[in-house]
Amino acid sequence: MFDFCSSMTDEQDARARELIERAAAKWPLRILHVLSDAGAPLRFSRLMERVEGISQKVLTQTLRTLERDGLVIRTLYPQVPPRVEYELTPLGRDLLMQVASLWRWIVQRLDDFDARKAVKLTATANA
Amino acid sequence: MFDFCSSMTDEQDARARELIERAAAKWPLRILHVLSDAGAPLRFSRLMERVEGISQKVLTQTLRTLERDGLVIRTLYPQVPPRVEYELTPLGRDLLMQVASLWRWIVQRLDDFDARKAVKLTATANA
DNA sequence: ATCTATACACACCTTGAGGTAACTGACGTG
DNA sequence: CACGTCAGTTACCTCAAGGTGTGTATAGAT
Repeated sequence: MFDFCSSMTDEQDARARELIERAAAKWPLRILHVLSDAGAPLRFSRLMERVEGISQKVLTQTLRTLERDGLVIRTLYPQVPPRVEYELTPLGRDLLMQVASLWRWIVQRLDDFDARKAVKLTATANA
Repeated sequence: MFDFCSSMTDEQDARARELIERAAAKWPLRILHVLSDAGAPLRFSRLMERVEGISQKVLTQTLRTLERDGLVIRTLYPQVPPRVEYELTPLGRDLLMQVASLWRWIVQRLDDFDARKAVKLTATANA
């Protein structure tokens, strides 16, 4: 239909899709959202509090992935007890702005979604 | 940071997030993409061919979900053997256009992602 | 009578994501 | 010396997503 792929190699297309899949998944999306709302670096324990329902293990895992994807920066302050802060990278912030516009678009049409159309049954003689 | 939530109730926010999570997941995203590229209604078996690697079970499941979310229309032609066609709804097309712009944005900055920043270790005296 | 085509449904099994709970290391404090 | 703190790590378990393989209805073609 409209042009999804022009000047995208298959590989670029696949990589971008994977990034979307990863970043738009449940925990990554929540974490990015929280980091964005905070507007300042957050410690691990603060993140645990604000990302409701996440377990310690999954939080670390997800943060590592977000770090590898270049969306989050982890800063370790060598103190005792240790102190670690997480914040969005500029790329992470930019990405989130894109996602936010999609988000708002959806909120505006929320009534159109979940419209539960009945099964369209086309009465046809035969073919 | 920037404004994610203004004039979003918590419930709207949650519903929109779920929609993003569902639509941006692996199989839904591929299916929507294929339907969009086709530009015309596709039969079940054509979808199976074009959505590489999907199983029949998951294809039906996912299509049902997309239908409930109002993104896809299922049309049954009562013939023998049966014929069923799937196509995007206008809402589905519009949503995909939004996603596509995000997609293109990502492709453009693909080099920035996966930049594998080293661990930022801040030498600090103590606090 | 058998075979084919289509769009599933159903039963069964595997795999991986994610939860829980316990443990660690290094240091300051009582 | 024992204890608390913080940011994890590790082992173990659960559950749901997803794969596989088979069954089904119907009518036309051979």
